[in-house]
Order: sequence, then C-alpha cells, then structure tokens
Amino acid sequence: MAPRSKKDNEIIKQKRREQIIRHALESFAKHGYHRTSISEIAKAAGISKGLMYNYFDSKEDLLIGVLEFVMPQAVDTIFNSIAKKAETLTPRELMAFGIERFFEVMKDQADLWKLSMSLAMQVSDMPKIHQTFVQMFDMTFRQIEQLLKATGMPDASLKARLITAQLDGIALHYFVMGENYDLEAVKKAFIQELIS
Amino acid sequence: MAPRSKKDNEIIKQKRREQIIRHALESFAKHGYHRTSISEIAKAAGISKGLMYNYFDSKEDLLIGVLEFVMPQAVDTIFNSIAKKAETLTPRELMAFGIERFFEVMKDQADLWKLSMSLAMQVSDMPKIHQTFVQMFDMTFRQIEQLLKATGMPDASLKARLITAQLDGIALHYFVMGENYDLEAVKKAFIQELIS
Amino acid sequence: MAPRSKKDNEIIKQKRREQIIRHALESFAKHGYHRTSISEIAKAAGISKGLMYNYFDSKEDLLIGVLEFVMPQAVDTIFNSIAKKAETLTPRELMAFGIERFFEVMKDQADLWKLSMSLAMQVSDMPKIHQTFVQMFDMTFRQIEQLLKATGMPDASLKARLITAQLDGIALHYFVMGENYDLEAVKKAFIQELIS
Amino acid sequence: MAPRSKKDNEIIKQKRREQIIRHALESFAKHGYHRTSISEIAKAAGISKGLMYNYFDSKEDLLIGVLEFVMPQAVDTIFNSIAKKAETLTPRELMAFGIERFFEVMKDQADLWKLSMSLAMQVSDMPKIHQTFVQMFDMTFRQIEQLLKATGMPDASLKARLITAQLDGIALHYFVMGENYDLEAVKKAFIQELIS
DNA sequence: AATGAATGAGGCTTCATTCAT
DNA sequence: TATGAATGAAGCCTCATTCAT
Repeated sequence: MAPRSKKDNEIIKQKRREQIIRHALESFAKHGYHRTSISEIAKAAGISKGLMYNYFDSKEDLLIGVLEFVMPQAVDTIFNSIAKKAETLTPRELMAFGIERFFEVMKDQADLWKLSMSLAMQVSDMPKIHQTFVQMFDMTFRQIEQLLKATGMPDASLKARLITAQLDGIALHYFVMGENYDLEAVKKAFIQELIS
Repeated sequence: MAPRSKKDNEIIKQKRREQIIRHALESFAKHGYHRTSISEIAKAAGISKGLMYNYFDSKEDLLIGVLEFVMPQAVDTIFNSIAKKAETLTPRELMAFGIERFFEVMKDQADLWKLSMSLAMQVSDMPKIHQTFVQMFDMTFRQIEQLLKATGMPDASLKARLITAQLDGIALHYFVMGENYDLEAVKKAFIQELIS
Repeated sequence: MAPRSKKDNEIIKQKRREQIIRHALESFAKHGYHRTSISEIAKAAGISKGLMYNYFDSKEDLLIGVLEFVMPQAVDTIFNSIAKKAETLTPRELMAFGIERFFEVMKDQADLWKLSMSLAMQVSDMPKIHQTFVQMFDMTFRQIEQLLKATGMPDASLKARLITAQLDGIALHYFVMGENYDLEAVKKAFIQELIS
Repeated sequence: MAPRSKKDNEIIKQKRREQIIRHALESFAKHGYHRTSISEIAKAAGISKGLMYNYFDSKEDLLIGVLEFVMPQAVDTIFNSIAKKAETLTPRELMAFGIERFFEVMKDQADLWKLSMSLAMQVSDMPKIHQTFVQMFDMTFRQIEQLLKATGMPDASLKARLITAQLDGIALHYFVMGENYDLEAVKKAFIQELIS
C-alpha cells in the first residue's frame, strides 16, 4: 500500500504540533517553564516523550514554539477586535473599547500573561526567546501609537509607551495581588485619566 | 577556652545567615532561581553545602529568606532617601526627587528587580513568597499615596496605584528591551505628565 | 504495465543494497559506528528509515553488510593492481610496486581503514564480523606470501607475517599521529630495509 | 564532631578514583567505550551513578582518566623492567629482553591494549584523548630509540619507528586472529631478524 | 515496496538533600 | 558546628526499531 500522502502527513504534523503546544502552554503557564518537565507535557498531550523531539528540537525550542504560536494570537485578539470596530467608532471610543478588551484578555489569559512576564524577566541566556519578546513589545507599542495618532494626540510615540507601561504595570499588580487589588476601580481611574 | 555564650552564637548565626543570603541573592539575581544550585551558593558564601541546611530547610526556604531580607531594603532605599529630604523640599520637588531615585535604583539593581518580577509571576505554589510580594507592593502603594496626599492630590489612593503601575511598567519594558528602549525620553515624558 | 519480474526485483534490490552500504560506509568511516544513526544513513542514501529494515535486519547487520562488501574490495584494490603488472615486472619490482600501492591506498582510504581497525579490536561480541576480519587478514598474508615466494625468499610464510605487521603498524602510527609522523621517511626506510 | 580532616578526604578521594578507574577500565576493555554505560561502571564499582560525577566531569573525562592512569603504567611496565637490567646485560641482550617483556605484556593486558588501539582509531572528535595517544606513542618511540642507540645502530630514530610498527602490527594481528595466529613462531622470527 | 510517525528503553547528567565523621 | 562524600530521583535527550497506512 502506498504510504500516507505527503499532504496527509503535513496535516497530521501540524495538528500534533498544535496539540503539543496547547498542552505545553497549559503546563508552562500553570507551573512555570522550569518546573514543567517534558514528561509531563508528553503525558498531558497523550504522546510519548520521544515524539516530542520529532516536533521540537529541545525544551527551549518548544518554549519558543509556544510563545510564537500564542503571543501573536493574544495581541491580535485585542487589536483585531479593535480593527473591526474601526469604522463605526470615533477614535476616542475606539481607545476606550481597546482598553476594555485589554482588561478582558488580561483576566482571561492570566496564566499565559504571567508566564510571559516571568520569562521576559529571565531570558538573558535565551537569545531567541528574548528576540521574540522584544518584537512583541515593539509591535504593541506601534499598534497603540497608531490608535493615539488617530485621536490627534501629539507625541504619540512616547505617549504610547507610557500608556502601555501603565497597562502592563496594572496587569503586573493585579497578577501579584489578586483579590487584594481593586482592578475595577483602577481601570475606571485609568480610563478617566486617559480620556479627560 | 570558655564556650561561646548562647547569645554570641545567636549573633554569629544571624551574621552567617545574612552572609548566605547575600550570596544567594547575587546568584539568584544573576542566573535565576532554578539555574542556581545550592552548591554554587555555598561555594560563593565560603561554607559547605551541609552547613546551608543548618540555616535554611530547603532551597525554597532560602529563597524566602532572600526575599524577606532584600525586598524591604530595596523599597526602603528609595523611601528613606525621600524621607531625608522631606523637610527641605516642597511636596512636588519631593515627588520629582523620588522618581529620580526610582529610576536610579531600577538601573542599579536591575538583576534583583528582574528576579523579583519573575518570581512574582509564578508564586502560586509558594504561598509564603506570595505573601511577601503582596506586602511589598502594598507598602509601596501606601508610601506613594502619602507623597501624593502631601501635594494635595485628590483620589491619592487610586492615583498612587496608577503611578506605581506606570513606573513598574516602564521598568518591565526597560528590562525586556534594554538598548532598544529610550529610557531617558520615557522618563522625561513621565515626569512632565505627572507635574503638568 | 507488466509487473516487474522476480529477477528484475532481485537486481533492483541488490542495487539498493549497495547504495545503502556505500552511504553507510561513508558515515561509519567518517564518524564511527556508534556515532552514526540509522536516520543519517537513510537520509544520505535517499530512502526512508523503514525501508532500511527491508534490507538489513538491524544496525549491526548493516555493519556486517558493509564490511563484507567493502573489505574484499579494499584488499583486491591492492592485489589486482599488482596482478596486472605481474608479467612486466620482476618479482622485486613487483614488491616495490605493491608497497607503493599499499601506502597510496592507506592514505586514500584512511577513514575506512581506521574504522576497520577500530572494529577489529572490539568484535568479541560480534562473531560474524570477527570471522570477516580473520578471513581478510588471512587472505592478505597469503597474497604477500606468494609475492615473497616469487622472489625466492625462504620462510616466506613467516616473513609475510612480519612484513604485513610492519605495514599495518606503520598505518596505525600514521593514523594516530597524523602530521607528527614522517610517513615518507618511514616508507623509504621500510623499502630500503626490505630490498637490501 | 570535627569533620574528616582534609588529608583523610584526599585519601578517600584518591582511593575512590582508582576504584572507579579500575572498574571502568575493565568494562571499557571488555565491551568497548560506547557499549559501556556509566550505570554499569557505577554498579560494578559499587557506588551510585551520581557519585561518578564527583570524580569525573563526564564519561569522556572518565575515559581520559582511565587512559592517563593506565597507559603510562603499561608502558612503564616494560621499560622499567628493562631499566633494571640495564647494567647487567649488554645492549643486545637488553633488546631481546625488552621484546620478551613486550610480548608478555601484550598477552597479559590484551584487553587494555585492544581498547587503546580501538580508541586510537576513532579519536578524531576527542582531542584530549587524541593528545594522550600521541604522547604515548611518542614516548614509546623515544624509549626504543634509546635502546637502539645503545647498540650502536645508525638511524636509530627511523629504525625505532620501524620496529615499533612491527611490534604493534604483530599485536594487532594477534588480537584479531587469536588462536589462528602462531604468535610464538612470529616472535621467534622477529627476534632473529632483529639480532642477525 | 515504501513512508515516517510513533514508541520506549536507555543514556548521560544534575542537584537537592542526607549523613557519617 | 561543620564537612563534603554519597545518594537517588528526576531531567533532557537519542535512537534503534516497529507499524499503520
């Protein structure tokens, strides 16, 4: 019998990759990169340890795979939904909407976000991952900058950095303090300050 | 030779603890908690591995010790220097001074700061460490709040959270992006916005 | 389309075997038996890993295949070229010519030769391979013996062993010492001693 | 209680090292370097796997340790016994005696010798081990050269290489062919040729 | 005949922790 | 109090081999 067609194999491989990535993300996010073993991920994904290495060269490579798969998604989730509303809302309304989305995503994907922040602080010996982060931050800055420019704000570039910093800082505090942090009040204050 | 009194022993023990903590901090900060081995720290501290366990029950316990020792210090470094100037400067000048200090410390102690942020994001299985962080953030909020109140700012509590978030966010971005981040420009913009 | 006849298939199979063997030899010789993986060989030979197992039962079986294929060839390379000259040269000239050939082949096929020697020293758990080596050495002894007899040398059998040992020993030293070994000088001395 | 004195520890360490080396040598010699696992050696030596790494940085480092420990011994075994007789025997008698010793050692330490030869042929990616071999061969050449010079032989340097090659070649053949090789006859012929 | 995804055993190595001294 | 030899579990990774397709 003929072997599986190449196309079939491609599909299988792609699916497996995603399957592995999804479980890896879950474990990494829940317990941290270092505390998670390849074994765990393999078991969670229902495959053998060895097979992992058909898809990723090393644990670090897997981490890169996870980040590259998931981070653009997270960023896009916010900015796509903004883009969709772009024509029906004024720039100011768009900002407000975007911020709401930010807080939603932050809560929904807290684990991923925490993992990212944690990693971002310890990538000095993982250059490839470092690059991934730099790019992602840069992208975010630029997206926010665009939004601000549309509202006619001067110094949009710097302002974008300040705002992004504030948002990330709020996320940071929220992740650490959890219930002790009155996220709603902060959010409200943030929006008011921004719009006024 | 007379045996050392119990009190002497206590003092010696305390000193040794600090000595270990200092070296542990250095290694943790430089290479990360997981990448640092007990052996390394013991060697750096000039004692044997075995002796470590007279002072700390486990590696994690050592980490707690480090954080409890070092984090209040780091916060104090900033607020003490503010306190010293409290009488000679106006509240606004004090704010400006405090911010300058913040940025200095951030750069000087980048490694410690990164370590803290990184840990703060993955403490879910380490309740004691978690508590340490919550307290430290809380303390910071309150200190900033005091400063703001002195300038007559309304809503000082919320405002303190926003400002702290912004500062921490800037630190986060700076740590990730390094040379690609124009810290000076951001700092300037931050101060201007705050004071205007 | 008519199905390929059984004979055709045999031929194809034989060719493929050789193709695999050739690539296996190259890899084994270059990196050593243990450092070479089946994957590598399969890729080099342009076939799938699975297909390898239609031709060889195991990696060790492949090694046997390689040696059985290649060692008689290596020996023949020398003695055939001697045989061709047999009628035009005196026995002494023939010896000299053979020795030149030996050194040429030794340099050209250093990797194969090293592999063989290395394996020859650790075949105790591989009886089939061991046999292959014994036969090959034996054949070599006899060939040299013939050459010597033709020159009228007494005790040709023992003398053949001594000369072969010397040649193999020189090869051994040359392989180990590389640039630090003055092969040309040794060769010259060897020839002179032999002829004088 | 006081810890073991430093001297005690040194002694313990030295003993363990030798203990490990001895068992490693045995396993390496019997099954070859690659076929021998650290586990095996540890078990044979009656210690835990982990402890191996207190004494050797890696498997390769262990191999180096083995070779450096054992090879000078093997060489010395021959040349020391020669040195002892140096004053009571004529140079020629000394040569003959040395050759006898060589053949004895070759038979007694066949496994070590085989291991060495096998490794010597595949050290291209182990530079440190390669160096060890180069040095050892060099040393042997020079020792033989001295012996020859004492007999007034001209061209002692080249002659030493030829003789060593012959001896090593004989060893090679003997190791491969075993019972099929008439070592005694070859030895006799070798000596006769040398002395005549 | 042919593929390569999948397995699983085993290899090397690290390291927190213990314990005899 | 102090040492560091020793342990053992666990981690990452490789690879010969099998098997569904």
